[in-house]
Amino acid sequence: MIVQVVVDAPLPAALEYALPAGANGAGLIGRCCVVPLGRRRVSGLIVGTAAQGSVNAARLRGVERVVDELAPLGAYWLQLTRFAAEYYQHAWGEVAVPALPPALRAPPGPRFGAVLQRMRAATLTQGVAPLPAPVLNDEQQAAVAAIDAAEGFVPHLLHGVTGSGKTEVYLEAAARRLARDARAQVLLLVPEINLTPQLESRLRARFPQLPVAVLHSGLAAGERSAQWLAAHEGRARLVLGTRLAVFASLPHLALVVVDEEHDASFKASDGPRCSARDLAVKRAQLAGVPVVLGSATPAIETWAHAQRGKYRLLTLGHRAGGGRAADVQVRMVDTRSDKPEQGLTASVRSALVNTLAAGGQSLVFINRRGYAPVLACESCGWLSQCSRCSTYAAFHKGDGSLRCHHCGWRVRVPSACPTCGNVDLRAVGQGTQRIEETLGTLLPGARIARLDRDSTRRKDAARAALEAMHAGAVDVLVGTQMIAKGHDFQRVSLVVVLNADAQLVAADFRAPERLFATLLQVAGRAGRAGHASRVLVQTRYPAHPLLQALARADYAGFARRQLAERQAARLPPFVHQALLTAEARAMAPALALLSAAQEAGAAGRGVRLYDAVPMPLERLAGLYRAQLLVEAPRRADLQAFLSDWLPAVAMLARARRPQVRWQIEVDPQQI
DNA sequence: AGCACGCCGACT
DNA sequence: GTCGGCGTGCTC
Repeated sequence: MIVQVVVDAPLPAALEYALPAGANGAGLIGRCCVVPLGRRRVSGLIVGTAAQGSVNAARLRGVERVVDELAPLGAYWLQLTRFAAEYYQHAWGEVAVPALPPALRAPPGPRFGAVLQRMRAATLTQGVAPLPAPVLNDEQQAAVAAIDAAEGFVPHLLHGVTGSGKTEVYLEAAARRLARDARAQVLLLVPEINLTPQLESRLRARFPQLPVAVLHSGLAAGERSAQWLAAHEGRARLVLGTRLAVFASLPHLALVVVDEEHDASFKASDGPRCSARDLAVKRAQLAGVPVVLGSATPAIETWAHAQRGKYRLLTLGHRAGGGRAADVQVRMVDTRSDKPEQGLTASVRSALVNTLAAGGQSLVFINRRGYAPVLACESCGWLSQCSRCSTYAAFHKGDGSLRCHHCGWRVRVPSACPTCGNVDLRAVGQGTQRIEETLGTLLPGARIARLDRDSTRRKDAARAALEAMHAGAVDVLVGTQMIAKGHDFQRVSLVVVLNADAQLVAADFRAPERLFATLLQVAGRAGRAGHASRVLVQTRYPAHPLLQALARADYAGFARRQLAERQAARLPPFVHQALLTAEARAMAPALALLSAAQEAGAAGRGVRLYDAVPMPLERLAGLYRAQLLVEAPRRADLQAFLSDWLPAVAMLARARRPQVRWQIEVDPQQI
């Protein structure tokens, strides 16, 4: 008896091992096992069995242990990991084994059965008072009814404006699925850990009796394994997690939900570059269950699917519970005529002063932390370049440091120019710290708080700042994206956006949709409690179509325009892309590898290979980076090409001196 | 990916 | 004469 086993290594196929004589061959597929691999012992997953092996019997080694304390992974789970591996151009085992919980990724020891018992004893439910179920408005009810009526695999896009109550729709749709079948499980994916506790407590309050498992990278190994096990064994009825949870084992999956589906954090940035959102849809398809992608600003690709009828569009156009979007007035402040001083225009200054005088709260959004993005010597032109990256180190006034936000490099700010000795160094541009300082002068007596990655390094600092804001103990909150996500401030009557222009003119074709999503989210912080409020956007381009669409809160119009532009320029979703990247100690070898790869792939059918170029951030943490874009009008052509081409690229890279590391990214999000 | 083997330079 | 550099190749 032979078993086919995948392991976490870049091998082209499963390996074959012998089962001990007399071992039961039934029910082996999907079981975890421990196998010898070279000089190592590793965790593996049995993906097939055969009476006869295909390798030389002399080379065949035996399975050391079949982990029969644990039920096998299901057929859909195996199909999902196999699909992901093929799609993202990795070995099956490289996706499947790391998708297992920590307790299974390393070979389980002889006492594994006892370990599992301890995990099973961990309780999932918590005693929480149940919520009065919320009353849904007509749109919410229609959305729930549509999801509830779906038979088999039906993908939905739930397009809901900020505050329209998408979460209530998810929860009600989940409740209906769970009520139908006592074993049914629901998978709910969210972008980031920060959002999990909020949603988790809402969930537990809504369904106090429901066993909920939570999966994210912030959990300790033992806890994560226990949560995974509860899902695998069907004890957890609802699994709430970040992108890694898309690979949770869910034997009775009945519904998949992806909240904030446009969010970039669903795309893995290390290992196989999988999109958890796309895999969630695939997963629903394999399991034959409905899937709901929810967002106020869907990814353009998702919107295109909905427009073509591939996804069923459900719309929530009204704010649930009172606050009316019409009360929010969005206005552009033209920085060509109203010149900013210390980053703030006269219009913005007076709006802040007036809001404070009227007892309202203000939010000031600037997408740059630190005091200033760069420090400059005015006498010789020296700039605070990062020593390891092709970028500037930002000036942080608090601890007097220069810090690179890309690689973490950090030095004490020099007391004089390192080149010419001039002691008069100038902070150029605005960051959150500097805006905070300026506001302190502009609004004496105002209670000003700052929320960014620096101010929240201390544990719970973010929560404290947010609570202070909610309690009305803060008049002005300055911050980065962090202030935009998932917080309902009731008393905010002014939102100021300071530096949107940088992204407005960015080269990346996806920059507009990211900017639109961020700005709409930031703008949505205003006017929640129903009183009139304003959003002011400082810009040199007040007539820009993106900003005009923002002012009308017109996502559909924005998306229509984006799709037209992408069609004209032959960009996704009208073409499919993969990005080959290379990094080395110098730029030349990285470019040379990619040029050789380009030559090797020149005969590819149905694909187009662009020239190798340095990446937008061409040097990062001391390594030079280059990229080569591959495009194909048809997805199948791209897939076929990549599977032929990448082994050749691997050969080229191995022979290359000096060393060049390379990676492939299918459906790259940043080019 | 690991982890060996293997073949060339500076050391007890 | 060995220790160790990393180039090359394999893992059922």
